[in-house]
Amino acid sequence: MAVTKIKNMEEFAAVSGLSRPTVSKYFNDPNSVRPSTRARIEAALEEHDYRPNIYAINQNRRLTKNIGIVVPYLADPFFAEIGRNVEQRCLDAGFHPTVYSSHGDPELEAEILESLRSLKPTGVLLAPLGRSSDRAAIEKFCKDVPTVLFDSALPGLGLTFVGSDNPQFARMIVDYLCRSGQPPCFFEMKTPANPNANRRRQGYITAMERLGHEPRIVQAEGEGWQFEEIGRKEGGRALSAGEFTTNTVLCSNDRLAIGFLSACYEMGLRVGRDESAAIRVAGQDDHPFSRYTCPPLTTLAQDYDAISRSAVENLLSIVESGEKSENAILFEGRLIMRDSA
Amino acid sequence: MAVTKIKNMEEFAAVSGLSRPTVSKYFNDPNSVRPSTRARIEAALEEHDYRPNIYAINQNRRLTKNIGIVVPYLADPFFAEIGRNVEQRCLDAGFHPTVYSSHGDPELEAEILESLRSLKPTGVLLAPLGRSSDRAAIEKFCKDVPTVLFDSALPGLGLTFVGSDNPQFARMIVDYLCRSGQPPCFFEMKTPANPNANRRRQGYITAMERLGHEPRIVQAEGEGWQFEEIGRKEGGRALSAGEFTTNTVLCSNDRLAIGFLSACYEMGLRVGRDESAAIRVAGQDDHPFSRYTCPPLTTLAQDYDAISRSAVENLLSIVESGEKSENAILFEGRLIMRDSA
DNA sequence: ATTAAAACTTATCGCGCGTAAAAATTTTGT
DNA sequence: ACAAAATTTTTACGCGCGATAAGTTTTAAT
Repeated sequence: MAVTKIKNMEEFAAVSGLSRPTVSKYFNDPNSVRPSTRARIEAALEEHDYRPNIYAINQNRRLTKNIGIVVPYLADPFFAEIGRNVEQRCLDAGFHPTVYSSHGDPELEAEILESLRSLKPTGVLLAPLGRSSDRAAIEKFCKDVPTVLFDSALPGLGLTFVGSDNPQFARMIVDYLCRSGQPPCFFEMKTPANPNANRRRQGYITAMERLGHEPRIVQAEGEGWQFEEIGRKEGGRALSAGEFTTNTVLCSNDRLAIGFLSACYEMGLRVGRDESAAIRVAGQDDHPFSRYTCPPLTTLAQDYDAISRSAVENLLSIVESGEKSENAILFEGRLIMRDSA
Repeated sequence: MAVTKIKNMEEFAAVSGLSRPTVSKYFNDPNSVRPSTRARIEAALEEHDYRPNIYAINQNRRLTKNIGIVVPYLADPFFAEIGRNVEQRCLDAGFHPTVYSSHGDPELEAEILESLRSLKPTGVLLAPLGRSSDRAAIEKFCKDVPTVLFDSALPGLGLTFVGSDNPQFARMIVDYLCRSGQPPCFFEMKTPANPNANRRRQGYITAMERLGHEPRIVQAEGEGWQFEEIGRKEGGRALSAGEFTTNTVLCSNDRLAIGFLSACYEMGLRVGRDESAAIRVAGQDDHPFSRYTCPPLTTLAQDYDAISRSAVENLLSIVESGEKSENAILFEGRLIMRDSA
């Protein structure tokens, strides 16, 4: 700790016995200066805890080191987790990530992009709301700022997308369910929040037909991101109405499944894969809480790690090369067998 | 949309037929200019979508309009929810909030505060990690930046704290559990992540003694923020070892309870408050997922809304007046009766 | 030791805006 | 209509740092 407070880079350069441009170079890239001077700066840094003013920095740099990360709903542990993962990778790559949540609101999503613009980010990792997104606003933004989409694709905007191979998800878990018991009915939202749901439904239908079974789809009314509540309410209704024609239910995602399990409990239906159980329930995503449902949820795990790694790598590559193109990078899911199915 | 792109405030002032300082005044406070000129500016704003450069603004302003919000663990829906709530209130008050997560890591918490310093925030709302927090780092930061603590207190730093009246929580739910069945055992972590746990334990003991019951505390080994896993693993161990002396378990928080419910399920124990159930389980917090456990979790709800409102109000008041003092503002909990107890 | 390359210094400009003081203009009250 | 008050314009400076160019020193290579 120094007695004199360092106000700016000029003063800091003075106490470290160097010129300001050299110190400036160091902060932009520590390896761009001679090792001996780097050591001198870092020694001075220990003594005087100085940090360049981030506003002054970003005002002048052609390219900031900022990266914006936008997810549709941070209160969902799935997005909290993947957001954290992506954030960490950006930090490791020497960037300054900031995480934003659209809170399920298309207007807020557009507003975040607008205010992101003034941050002059090097790049943006965007998990769009999906169906309800303001495509025009997103398109306009992406023309100016290198952007990689993840989790949910927006075809036709010429953007790189990184996510899960949803049809493969459905194939895999339908195969498993048919192999181990009755073929599954599919439980989903009537107006799903994002397009992945459509691919999962289609994957389910294809997989069922390939195995010679009649697809059976049950749809839940309801809008928004309160998936558990929708799953509980509509699941209960569909159960009462006898809409499920087999004893096995594949939910479009884990949060819906969690709500559906709640509905089963309320109706006194024992869930599981053993003889005494009345119904089998499976989900998709491997939500952080799926391990702790009663019974623990059988599901198809998204490859969080691969998706976040690939999303960041692709963004940095686009930033460096300046070449963007519409291509989708998809990762397979992994079957997590627990007790619910 | 204009044909000419506005680059800076100078140009924008030109197209709106005003001088730059007047426009500058407008952006600092739209009411500081005459209504007629305000209208002119806002008309021009419609045409030319210009935004002041955020870096240039903050470089010169004595006080930014930034507010930092730091929570210990954003992947926990509880903190995601309260973070969102606080964020919205700051926005409504005309500030620019940014949410950060310490990810359960004291070093990261200190690092966030350090980097927050360079954002020159008007104020900071901090939910500290608690026990493991680097008190020295926090104290140093709070001397320079107006800060209000929430969720978890750090006594002795002269800061305003807004949170729950934890002893009251325990009293209330112990009363209910004793009234409706056997007195509860208390299940908690041996080395809890934050000091609220200690107050809840103490509240439990006091409440039990007041009713003439022998307190019974069962502690779970384990560190970190994987509460569900700790609750499941250690809960199962304690159940097997017969450490619970009554048929009722009050968990220190809902996440622990969710894990404990999972342990009960694994052991084939039916949880609930009716005759056929083997055990009753209750939590504290009213975690967003507690509604959807099987059975739904009886718990004591934190007053999210009151806490976040009060936290923001107090911060803004401190910012304006410049007077800070060590005082605690506590809110009572509300009993949420569901089926688990 | 000689020389070229690499690293550093000095000097200067500009980024976009806040801020302040003085002068010019408009609005308000009577 | 006229003075006082409120607002706006003009002018000017500074914030902290990036960027660049020209000159000087250090390092590495032959």
